[in-house]
Amino acid sequence: MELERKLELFRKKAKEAGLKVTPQRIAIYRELASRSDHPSAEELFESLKDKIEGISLTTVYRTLSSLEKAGLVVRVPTLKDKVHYDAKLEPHSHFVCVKCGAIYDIDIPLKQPSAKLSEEGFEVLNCTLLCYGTCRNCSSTVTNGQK
Amino acid sequence: MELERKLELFRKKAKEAGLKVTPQRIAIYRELASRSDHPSAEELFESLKDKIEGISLTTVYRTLSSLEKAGLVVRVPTLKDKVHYDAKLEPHSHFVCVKCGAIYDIDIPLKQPSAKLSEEGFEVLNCTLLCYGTCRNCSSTVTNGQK
DNA sequence: GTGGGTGCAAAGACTTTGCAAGACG
DNA sequence: CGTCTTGCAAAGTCTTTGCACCCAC
Repeated sequence: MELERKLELFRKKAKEAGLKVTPQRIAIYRELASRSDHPSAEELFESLKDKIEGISLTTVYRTLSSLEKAGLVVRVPTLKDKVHYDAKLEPHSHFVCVKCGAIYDIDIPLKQPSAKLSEEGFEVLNCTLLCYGTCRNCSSTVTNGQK
Repeated sequence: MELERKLELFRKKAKEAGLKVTPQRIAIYRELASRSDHPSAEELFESLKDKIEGISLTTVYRTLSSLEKAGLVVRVPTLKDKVHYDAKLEPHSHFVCVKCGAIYDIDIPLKQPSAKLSEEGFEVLNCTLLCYGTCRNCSSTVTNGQK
């Protein structure tokens, strides 16, 4: 889905959720939706502070929190102590590079293992696969001794 | 594998990694290995501070970090901004309760999707499935209006 | 013995909150 | 216009680090 269409939906769903559509929120969502590297609040802020005059880290944190509550963005599971976000809402899986930390989307259909879990009293809402390893970039530079 | 056997292996592997086997490290590893709820450093410290005289939160953090480097424990992927650990090294998957935050081990064999990723230059080391939903306890209390 | 480990306190990193001023609907 | 949002600063969490003392090897 192209970016402009995503932004249309964003405006619509945000209003439905009772959120005001401010320039800051548009900028934050646009940045998140146009990237596929699942940035943290800090990383989003770093990209935006030069483009958008007078945006603050606090607003990025608060916006991400609001959008998450409204179901417009989701958190990405990680091993680190920072929260990362994704504007892609369709169920999908991730490949995490153990060298550079980059997170890539992967599209692998999952046979949802709901049946077995349901028997045991667990209600499954969503499943995602996490794969760890070295990514394209890092694999190719291994022989150079780079880190 | 029973706990005492795990502790044997722990002593052996710790020494091989050049780590001294101190009472604190044994206590921390024993606590982690005997639980299946994937505690954070803080949670481990809370359990240990009454049992082990004079253990500090700093030591828990440092020990988990050392054991992770030595490959004796692993981090668990989560959505939160706290790091959780697991002494179970065999590949396995997790069910995360969105209500109470508990993490359960689940044993679902994964067809490793290495082939497709390898073609694209990714080297897969490990894969784990993450399922979200409501757990046994939380599902059963829903009708009571409890949170 | 000695090099690594420990505990305390302080610093650092990440995130949230209070408040006054400002903007969206 | 009223309410929600913003930015700043301060506070709150979670985690790491510096340093002196101590212990496993």
